[in-house]
Amino acid sequence: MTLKPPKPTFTIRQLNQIQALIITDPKPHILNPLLKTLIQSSNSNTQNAFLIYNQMLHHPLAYNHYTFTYALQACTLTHTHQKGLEIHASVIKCGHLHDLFIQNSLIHFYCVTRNDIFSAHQIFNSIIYPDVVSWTTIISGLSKCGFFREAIDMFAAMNVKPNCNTLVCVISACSGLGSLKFGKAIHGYNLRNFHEDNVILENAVLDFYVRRGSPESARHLFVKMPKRDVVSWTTMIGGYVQRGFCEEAVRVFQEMLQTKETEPNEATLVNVLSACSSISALNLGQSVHSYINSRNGFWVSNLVGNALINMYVKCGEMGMAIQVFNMLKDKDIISWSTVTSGLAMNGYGKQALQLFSLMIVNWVHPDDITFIGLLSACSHGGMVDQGLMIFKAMSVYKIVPQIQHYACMVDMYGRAGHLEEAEAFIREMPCEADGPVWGALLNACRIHGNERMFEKIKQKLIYMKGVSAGTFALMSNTYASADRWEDANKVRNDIRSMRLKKKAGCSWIEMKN
DNA sequence: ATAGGGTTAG
Repeated sequence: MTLKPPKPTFTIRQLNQIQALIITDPKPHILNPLLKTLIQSSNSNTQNAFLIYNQMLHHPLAYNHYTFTYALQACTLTHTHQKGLEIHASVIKCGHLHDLFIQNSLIHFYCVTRNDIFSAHQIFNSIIYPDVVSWTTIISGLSKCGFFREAIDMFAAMNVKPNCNTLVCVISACSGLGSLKFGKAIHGYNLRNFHEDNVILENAVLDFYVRRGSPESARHLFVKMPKRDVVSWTTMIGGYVQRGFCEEAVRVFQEMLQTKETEPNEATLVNVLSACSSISALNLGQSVHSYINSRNGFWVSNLVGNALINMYVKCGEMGMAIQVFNMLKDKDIISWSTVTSGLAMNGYGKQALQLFSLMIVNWVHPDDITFIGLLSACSHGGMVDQGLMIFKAMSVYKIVPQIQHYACMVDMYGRAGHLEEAEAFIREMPCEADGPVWGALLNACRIHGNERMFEKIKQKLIYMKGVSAGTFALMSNTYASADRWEDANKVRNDIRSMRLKKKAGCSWIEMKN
């Protein structure tokens, strides 16, 4: 990655000096900035920051209301939920809960560490005169938690003048909601009320148009932006990928390299690699890989490394995928799972299971998606016994099988020709079978020429509730069987986005209570 | 000396 500026480090001696100050010369206006520097220096200093904070709290002269905002910032930056709750309690105990800066810090803390919009909202409601930061923070929190509509409603309810930051949050809520009407209204508001260039706000607007508007409107905005930075370019590329304009995304990336306006960063590379994966463009993917290698001092993070692995997997180049995998210093669960399912997809079922053993030996804990890869390895490799064993092993890792796992099992039985077992498996499932599950069985009927069962299930599906989701999934499976991975992935993405929407809707009811 | 903002993998 691009070289980051060196962050200040603290020696043990300096830490001791701060600790001595707390006792000998407890002045908050000296100690607080030291605490701030410690927090903002690096994540590895967080424990030291909390140590200093604890000691300051034990000396009534050493801290004041500023101290809590710094401590809360440390929790937010490092996602330290428990410590934040403790700080919240201390704030109450010390009688500082009505400090607006602390309240705003708390709103942000609850949104970021646990997506706890409920607690955040409680704090917000306790503020008598919320300022523009309070409003912006709660709007941002709602939007980040998927309550796009509520974020926009909050914006409409504001009784103080919004600023650029507020607009950034609400326009990103419009992107999330997919409301062209609201988004354009916010864009118009922006043009009428803010005249100075703010590249962050421009990028948020750009993101809205590239994801929700026409590609031309996004392109138009992009071209006439007074200032473009790496995020502007990445937004274009990422947005085009999401919309399925993968060739266009790669073109923008090449344009970025040619114009040399800014250097791509990690996010840019992840997005362009994702474009290459979607269209199985091996040559383009390799050229991105070469570009990465050509950047001296570029440290290949897991994010980029995994994106590379995924690209090679989707292009069927398992050799290269494994080569990148071996290069990664700290392989994470995604690295392992990507290669595992890659092996499965490319017909190396046995090797996928071997890799799983290696993963366990390396103390990497499998998750639900790992098991989807493993089960599909068994189903494509005709390894029914192993598949059953893997399925049972899920409980060892405390993973409750989801509908996708059941679909894999049905697919496994079905492909192996055990149609009766597959049907029995569906009957004994603890949850209702959905489209992909029936689709797997239908597919099996087709492979093994069991027309009687095929017709029976087809009739059943027609009368099923939620046919649209089922039909989608069925299409996904049919595509997959015809080796049209591209279309299958696309349909699967549609399902994924449908599911996300549904989730947000459910939570909204919870919040009202 | 305190709070909020845009792009990131299976």
